[in-house]
Formats: sequence, structure tokens, C-alpha cells
Amino acid sequence: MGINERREREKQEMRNFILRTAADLFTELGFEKTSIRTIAEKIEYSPATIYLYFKDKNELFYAISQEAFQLFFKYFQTVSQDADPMKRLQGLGHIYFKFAFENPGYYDLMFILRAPMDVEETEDHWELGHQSHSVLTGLVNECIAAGYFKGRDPDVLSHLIWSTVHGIVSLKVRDRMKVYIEEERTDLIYQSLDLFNDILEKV
Amino acid sequence: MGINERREREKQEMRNFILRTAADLFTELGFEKTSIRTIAEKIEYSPATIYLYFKDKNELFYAISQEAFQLFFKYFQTVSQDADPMKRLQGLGHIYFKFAFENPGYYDLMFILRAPMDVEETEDHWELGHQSHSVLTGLVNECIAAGYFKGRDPDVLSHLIWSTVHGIVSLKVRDRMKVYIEEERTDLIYQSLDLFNDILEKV
Amino acid sequence: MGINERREREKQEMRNFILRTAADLFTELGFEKTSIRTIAEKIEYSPATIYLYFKDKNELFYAISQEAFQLFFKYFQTVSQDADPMKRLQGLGHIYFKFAFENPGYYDLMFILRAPMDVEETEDHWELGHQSHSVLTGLVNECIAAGYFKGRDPDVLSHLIWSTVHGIVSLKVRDRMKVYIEEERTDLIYQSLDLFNDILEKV
Amino acid sequence: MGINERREREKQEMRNFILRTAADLFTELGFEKTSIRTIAEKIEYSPATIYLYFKDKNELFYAISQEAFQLFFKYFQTVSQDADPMKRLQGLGHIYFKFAFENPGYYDLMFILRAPMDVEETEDHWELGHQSHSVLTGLVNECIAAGYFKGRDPDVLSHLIWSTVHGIVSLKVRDRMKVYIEEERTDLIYQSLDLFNDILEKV
DNA sequence: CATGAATGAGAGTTCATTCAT
DNA sequence: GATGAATGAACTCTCATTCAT
Repeated sequence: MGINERREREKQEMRNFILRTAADLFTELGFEKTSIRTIAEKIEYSPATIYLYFKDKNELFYAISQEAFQLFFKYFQTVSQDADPMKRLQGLGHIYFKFAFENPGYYDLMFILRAPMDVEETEDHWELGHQSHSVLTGLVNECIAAGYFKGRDPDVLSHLIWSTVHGIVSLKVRDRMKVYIEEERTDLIYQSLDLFNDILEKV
Repeated sequence: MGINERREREKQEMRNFILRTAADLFTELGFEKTSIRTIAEKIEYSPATIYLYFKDKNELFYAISQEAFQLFFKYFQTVSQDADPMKRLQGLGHIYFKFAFENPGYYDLMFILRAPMDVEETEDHWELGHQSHSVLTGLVNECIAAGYFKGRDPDVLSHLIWSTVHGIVSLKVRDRMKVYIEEERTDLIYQSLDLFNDILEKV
Repeated sequence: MGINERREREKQEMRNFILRTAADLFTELGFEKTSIRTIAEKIEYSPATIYLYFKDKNELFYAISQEAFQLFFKYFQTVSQDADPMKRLQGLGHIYFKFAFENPGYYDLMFILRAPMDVEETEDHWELGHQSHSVLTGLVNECIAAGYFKGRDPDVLSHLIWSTVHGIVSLKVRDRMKVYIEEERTDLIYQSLDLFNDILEKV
Repeated sequence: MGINERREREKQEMRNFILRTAADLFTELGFEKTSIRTIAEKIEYSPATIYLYFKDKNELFYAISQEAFQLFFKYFQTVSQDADPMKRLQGLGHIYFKFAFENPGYYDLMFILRAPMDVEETEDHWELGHQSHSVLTGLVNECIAAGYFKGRDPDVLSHLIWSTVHGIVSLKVRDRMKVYIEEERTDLIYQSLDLFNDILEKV
């Protein structure tokens, strides 16, 4: 058993190693331009080796996506402990930004990329996505319980909030801010978020 | 003369035909996965034919993009004549939606796709984009002049507004609304927009 | 009749026009890189037009070759009228150089290019080549009659002479003089020819 | 170790196999008309395989060229040990012929083909060519030291000698001896060389 | 477990050539 | 007589994937 366990562990480590490297490359080069060979070169193994750990590029893609959602969820756990749920909700936007700008490759994968979704795995694949989303809806509901958002539908609220932060992030990530002066773009992003958080209190 | 005119017209029609088809395919498959061959097959011509109308894949991409921005701008012209600029601004969101959902391929190309921007054309290429954007900033400024958005920065406002509608649209277009019940998604989108428009008055 | 004649004449003129242009391009770009389209563009006609005057690229190639040999022969006619055949023979080398360096494209075609010789025309195609060559052999024989080249075979002599000048020219034309200092190359060529001519008298 | 050695050897053999085949095809069809596909077909491998051994068509070309110059240099090493440098110089011509007619593909590549020299390697690429050439200039200088070639410039001499043998070889290799009777061509070549060698003593 | 070797399929692109008008 | 439109065949090159060792 001990031997088998160690083997299993080593196998997992290798898998993770590949995963991390692939994720880095996705971030650096984008999905389409990241080839199995590129990954193989970076991990200093042969392309064939990758196929020992992942059935094909698709499975690799899903595994990375899984990783991404896990990390995303971890970021969400760091939400402030403030008594006021509105404060926490406002902080969540900043956490979202942090994740997106620290892991643009993951973000792309999770929320923008039109990926090969032709596999069945879809069910449990979104599991972690749901969990993260329920952090948001949870906060929205807490806000409502605390007297905010009077008369508003929580689903609509969560959707609007998500859409807004996603919109800000994805215009940036996909380089669509050319109408704004280059030096001011980063500022603009945070000002927009702050403005939105401001408004949130008045909704 | 008549002959030449007809020829010219036919040539333009063919060009448009290719353009439309390519845009559809770009939408369906993404830029990288849309090959000249795929387009050729769909229009039932040989790949070489496409090169009679476009220098290379890049030029084709730009032409589509150009078309897209033109159409986008046309949509923007239909903004209501309401005396209250806030009403007009609120209407603009609906127009934006209309464009996006009636032309999802174009939308993708314009605001989501990571495209080969390695060409020099960049200057005039974004011209129409700028024009459309200034419709938005124009309305925001009018609103300010009319007493709305007191104390707010117009650039931040326009960026937030754009980001929000873009966020709503792109989550939909890129199929990232799986956390919401399928039948309610469309409703949700419009409710979010209405909620946002609502809020706008209070900013 | 008059009409037909004029038509025939015009047709010949067009043919020649194409021929000249093609020859220029061959000189400029080399055989392989000269496409029908390139030629068409330069003459400002459509590619299809060229096929009205030449069956295919091969025939065009042969026609140019024909032209080249004609011109070559013309150059040879300018050989000096010196009483001493040795002087005339020595002058022929310079004429050969003149042709080669004034018409490097032709020279390539005639003496270097591995051309599509898959056609039957071969018989009369070399006719003019033979004529030019017999100018050389004629002079060699005259030299022998005048007492030069005692005990030497005229065929061997003519072949050696031709080979030598061709060797000098083709090393230059095909850019194989890199071992010699760039500025001295042209000089070297003429000095070698002069040296060879010098030697010739002592053979 | 033994395994790795064998693998390495096999890899080299494959590389050489491709190299030889490509050289043959370059000879037969010229550089431009020799496609990767043609080579692949001839070696009965897929086109992609060639890219495992050579980065691209250019590198393949350079590798062949390299090989060719190496072999050429080896031939030159076999020059006779005769005390009289003139004898050795005269022998060099025969060695040159031997190389050229035993390796016409290589010869073509080295001294005739208009190849894509757009790469930077040019410096060390001609290294071996220079070395071979200095064998020639060395002999010429020895001859001068021994009292031959009185009053002649060594550079001009070496250039003339090279040009002459190159001229003979390249008229043959490029099939331009149609003016001479087929059966006598080979003889003619050697007679011209002998005649030239003869003359050399009198220069 | 790891990989070197190989490949089929497909990418963008160019070109000589044809043919209806 | 001239050509616009079209194409089949060819090009170089890349990539995910397989398999014997």
C-alpha cells in the first residue's frame, strides 16, 4: 500500500506540475496559441508524457478550468469580516478584480473563452462556479435582510453586479479600452468600480 | 456603363456575401478556428476565390470589423428624440442590446475577440468606434448639463455604463449564464438593464 | 488584305511587347519568381490576355529564349574588322562579356537556367545558338590558318575558350565571387579575360 | 549508453538520408521546384517528418551546402605530393572535375544555384569554401615561388583558373554542350582541361 | 514511466490556367 | 480582342495525437 500511495501521490504531483505550467502558458499566450508542444517544452518533458496524465487537450483544458475555479473560490474566501454586509459585498468587487488581474489567463478561460465544451463533464464542472456565485447571492440576500436593496429582486441584483464587474474586467483583459488615454485606464477601472459600489448603497 | 455598374455591384455583393459568411463563422467558431477553407466551403467557392476579394485573412477580419462598426453606429443613430437626455441615455442601452443580440457575430468581433491587431490600420480602424463612443459621452455630458450625475466624472460614468451593458451582453453571448435558469435568462438580462437604468437616475 | 496585314502586324507588336516585358522581369527577378501575373501587371493587361499570344508559360519561355539568342547573335556581328583573326577572336571575348553583363537575364536563360526543355521545339530552338557558336569556331579556324594554335584541335580550342569566358561570367552572374574583395571583382573579371587573351597568343 | 549511441547514430543516418535525397532532387529539379513534399515522397516519409530533422527548407538547404563544401574540401586534400607545384596545380583541375562529376548535385548547389541567401549564417557558411579556395591560391603562389607565372598577379591567375574549370564543368552540368557531338562531349571536356593545363606552364 | 519518431489533417497562401462574357 | 472571375493543384509549415521501444 505504502508504495502504491507514494506512486499515486507522485502521479498527482506531476499532474499538478503540468497543470500549473499549462495555466501559466494559457495566461501568457492565450488558449489557441498554447500548444501541447509548448507545454511539454516548458516542463521539459516530451509531448507524449502529457498524454499519460491527460487524455487529450480537452481534458487538460477542463482540469485547468477546475483549478481556476478553485483558486477563484479561494480568493472569495478572503472577503472581509465586516459586520455590514454591504461593506463585504463592496469588497467582493475588489477581490474579483484582484483575481482577474492576477490571473488573467484563468479569467479568460473561466468567463470569456469560447472553449471546447463538447464533453459531458459539464455537470460537476460548474460546481465550483456555482459555489462562488452563491457567495455573491448570499451577500446580496444578507444585504436585503439588512435593509438594503428594498424592493429589488436578488437574482437581478446579483446578475447586474456580476455583469458590471465582469464588463469592466473583460474590456480591460481583451484590450478594448483604446478610447481612453492609456495612462488613465487602470485608474478608470478602479474609479468605475468605486462609483458602482457607491451607487449600490442607494439602490 | 450599365455593364460596368452591374459588375461593380455584383462584385460588391460577392464581397458582402463572403463578409457575412465569415462573420457568422467567426461568431460560431472563433477567429482562430475559422479557416479560409471553412469559409470557402460555406460559400461553396474555392479558397482561392476569397483571395480575389481580400488580400489575406487579416484584411478579411478588418473588413468585417469595419462593417460591424458601421452598422453599430447606424443603430446608435436611432436613439430617441426625447427632450430628457437621461431618457435618451437609458434608451441607448436598449439599442446596444438590440445590436448585440441581432448581430452577435459582429459584437464578438468588435468587443470580445482577441484578434490579430498587428496591422498598422489601427488608427482609422477605430475611427467609427470612437464616433459611437462619443455618442455615449455626448449623452452623459448632456445629462450632466441637465443636472444629473452631480459631482461625477463623465469619463468614469461613460466607462461604467459601457462596462455594465457590455458585461451583461458578453456573459450572455459567451454562454456564461449557466448559474441562472435557462428560461429566465433573457428576462434577467432586460431586468438587469432596467434596474441599471433605474439606478442611473439616482447617481 | 491590308486590314489583315495590319492586324497581323499589331498582333506581332503586342507579342513583342509582352516578350520584352517578360524578358525584363526575368532579368530582374529570375525565372522562377517571374509569374504570369507579374508580367500581366507590368504590361497593364490581364493575365488571360497573355494566353492569347502564348500557349503557356513554356512557350513564352521559349520565345524569350529565341529573342535572347537573336540579340546575342547581333552582338557577335559587331566583332572588329581587324585583319588579324587573333585580334578579332580576342575582341569576341569582350563582346561576350558585354552581352552577358548588359543582359544578365537573357544570359541566365541561355546558358545557366535549367529550363523546362520538355517540349519538342528543341531542333530549331538551338539554331541561332549554333550560328553564334560557328562565329567562334570560324575565328578559331581562321587563326589556325593564320598560323596560330599550331597542333591544336579547333573543337577543343573553341570549347575551352567558350568555357573560360562562360566560367568568368557565370561566377559573377550567380554571385559566386565572395572570396574576392567586392570592390575588385569587376576589375578581376576583365583582368582575367585579358590574361586569357594574352595566353591565347602563345597556345 | 549503447542505446543512446545507436539512437544518435540512427538519427544522424536519417538526417543524412534526407540530405542526400534532397541534394539529388535539388540537382534534378532545381531549388525552387524541389518541394518538401517531393523530398518526403522520395524518402517515403511524411512531409512533417522532415521538419523533425530540419527547421525549414532553408536550413535543409544550408545543411546540404555545408556537407557539400566539406566533401569538396576532402577531395582537395587528395592533391598529389609531387615536388613540382605546377604538377600539383594541374592535378587540382582533375580533382575538381572528379568532385563535380561524382557529385553534380552538390556542385550545382555550391556554384550554380541561385539560392535563398537571405539568412545571416553567411559568415561561417562560406568558411570551408574559403579554405578550399586557399588551396588553389596556395598552389599558385608556390608556382610563382618556383619561377612560374612570371609577372602575373596571383589573384588574377587563381580567378582565371577557377573560372575556366568552372566554365567547363557548368556547361556540362547544365547541359549546354548541344553544339558538340554527344559521344565526344566527355572527351572534349578532358581535352580542354589538358589543353588548359598545358598552357598554364607557358603563362 | 517516459519518449523519440512519425504522421494525418489542416492551416494560409500563390500560381498557371480556363472560360463565359 | 480582352478580361473578370474562378479554380485545382501546389506550396511551406504546425499541431494533436499515437505507438513501439
